[in-house]
Amino acid sequence: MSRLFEFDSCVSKIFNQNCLDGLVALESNSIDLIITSPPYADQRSATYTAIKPDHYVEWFLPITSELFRVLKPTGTFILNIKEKVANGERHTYVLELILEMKKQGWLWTEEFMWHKKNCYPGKWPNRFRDSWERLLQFNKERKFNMYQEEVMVPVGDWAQNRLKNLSETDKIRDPSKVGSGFGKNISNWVGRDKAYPTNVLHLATECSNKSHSAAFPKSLPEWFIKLFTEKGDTVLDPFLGSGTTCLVASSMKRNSIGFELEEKYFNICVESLAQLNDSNKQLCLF
Amino acid sequence: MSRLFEFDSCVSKIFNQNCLDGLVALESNSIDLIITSPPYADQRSATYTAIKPDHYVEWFLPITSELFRVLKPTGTFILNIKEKVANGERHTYVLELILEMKKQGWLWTEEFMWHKKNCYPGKWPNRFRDSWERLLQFNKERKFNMYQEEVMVPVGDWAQNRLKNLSETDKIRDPSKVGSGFGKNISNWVGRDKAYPTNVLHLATECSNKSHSAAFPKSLPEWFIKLFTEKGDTVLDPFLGSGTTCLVASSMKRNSIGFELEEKYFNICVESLAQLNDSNKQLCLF
DNA sequence: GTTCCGCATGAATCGATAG
DNA sequence: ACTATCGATTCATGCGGAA
Repeated sequence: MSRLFEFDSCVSKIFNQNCLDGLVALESNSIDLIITSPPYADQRSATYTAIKPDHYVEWFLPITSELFRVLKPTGTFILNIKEKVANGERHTYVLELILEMKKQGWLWTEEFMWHKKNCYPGKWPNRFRDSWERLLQFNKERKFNMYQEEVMVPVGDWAQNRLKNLSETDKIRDPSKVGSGFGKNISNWVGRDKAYPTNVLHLATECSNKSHSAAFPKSLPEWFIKLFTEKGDTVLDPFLGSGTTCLVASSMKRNSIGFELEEKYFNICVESLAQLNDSNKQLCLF
Repeated sequence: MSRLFEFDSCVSKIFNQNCLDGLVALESNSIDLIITSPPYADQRSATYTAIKPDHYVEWFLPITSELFRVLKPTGTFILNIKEKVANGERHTYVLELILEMKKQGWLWTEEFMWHKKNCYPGKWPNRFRDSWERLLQFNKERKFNMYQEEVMVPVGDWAQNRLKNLSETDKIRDPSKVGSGFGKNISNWVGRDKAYPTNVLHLATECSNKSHSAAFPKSLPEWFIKLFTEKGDTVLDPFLGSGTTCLVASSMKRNSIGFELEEKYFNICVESLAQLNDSNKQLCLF
């Protein structure tokens, strides 16, 4: 079972299928960006078959191997994941996964941090609420496409506070006293209204009243799609869930491919993409 | 060469010595909190003998072994560390270190994230400014001392509006026993003004004039000393640097022990601790 | 149209109890 | 001893309907 949605200048193909089965049918070196949030170990057992932490790596590696094949040499793979606590400790399957993926040829280029402003509540005697997740960036080659200007942000509190009262030493070049090599000529930033972001994303999870809770908020795939693709490129999400990735990609005129095993979630994807098709003109203003 | 500083109700001992040599002289099970920021691989090569990333783990493991011995069973080890980017990739020595430390008997209890709020908005062709660091928590036993009430934070602004007018359902509602199990009993929140923090620390890096490059801001050891120790406990920093840990510990009436190999930095430690001794009364109001 | 305000929801974890 | 299930605990946000 699969569905094809044609929009003004892009298409979205979604498959109600195990992603491993579906991936083998994809052409090699055809994807510009893979972004996904796979089922975490032992989570979502109500809807998906729970994967035991001790078997997580061996379950996931065949999939990353196929993802490596289908990704373009200039493409990027963003993996949203966080290890669970087991027996009072953080489990090590994510660390092991990174080490094993490197053996497959992946470069572990970067680790972005997603700070979840509205994290899960709760209180325990030995730990606080977990308020961040990893966004691991992998690449096939050292040179990859990255459109940094597309995600510049308004200069925020940092600049406002820092630039308000410039000391005399700030206005002239200040050879870094700590020898970091990062020469800071603060006055260069006066008058600018845009700055490059950092590798920390501050986003809240969306808690809608609908039947499915999205793994990540729309702004998360949106940010990475802006950063790593151009219009007309192709985005892949092997664990589509409620379909956020394909929905956002279509809104941004990127082609997209998605796999979702559970029929219930697949149907939600179909609905939201169909709705986007209807209201194409409005949403493409995105 | 070593120095002993006696304060009103605590002492600080610092040694101008390789920490491995010094640690063997310490008593087993005598330390309540170890907090340190070791020399990063290949970093600070101007000041420390550079440790090559590929040899980082084998260099550090003998030290963590001694740290395991000297830590009390109820104690905690906080390790501030971040992997270096080498050849366009994040190096894996931190991941490997965690796995090897577990073999020594350490429990990897938690990974706090330090978000460095004021890092400069720079960039490289293929990455953004790195604005976070790992704060790895290790323990010897599943039960350890943790004084969570000491680090509570003000409740967010939402509470003022939310709790202003409680509806009847807010007061009466039974915690739901279905689904996630999270019943909300909003009336529990009336009158509360403090909440427990999360595992993300938003701290600015200190722009001090110190000539040492890897010093963390005072608020960082301060937070962990509050969280994991009581007055009269003993804090250890095997890589003292400019001495922040001992300085803060002394201000907070905790005993402290520190090692610093470089004479230049050791002298800075001596100076700042001597100054604290002079101005003891003011600073102990901390 | 906008703003305001009520409300459901969330990739959770621990400890005790039962099988 | 080892595993499975269950109750208790908790905070900040987006959404949607009302004003």
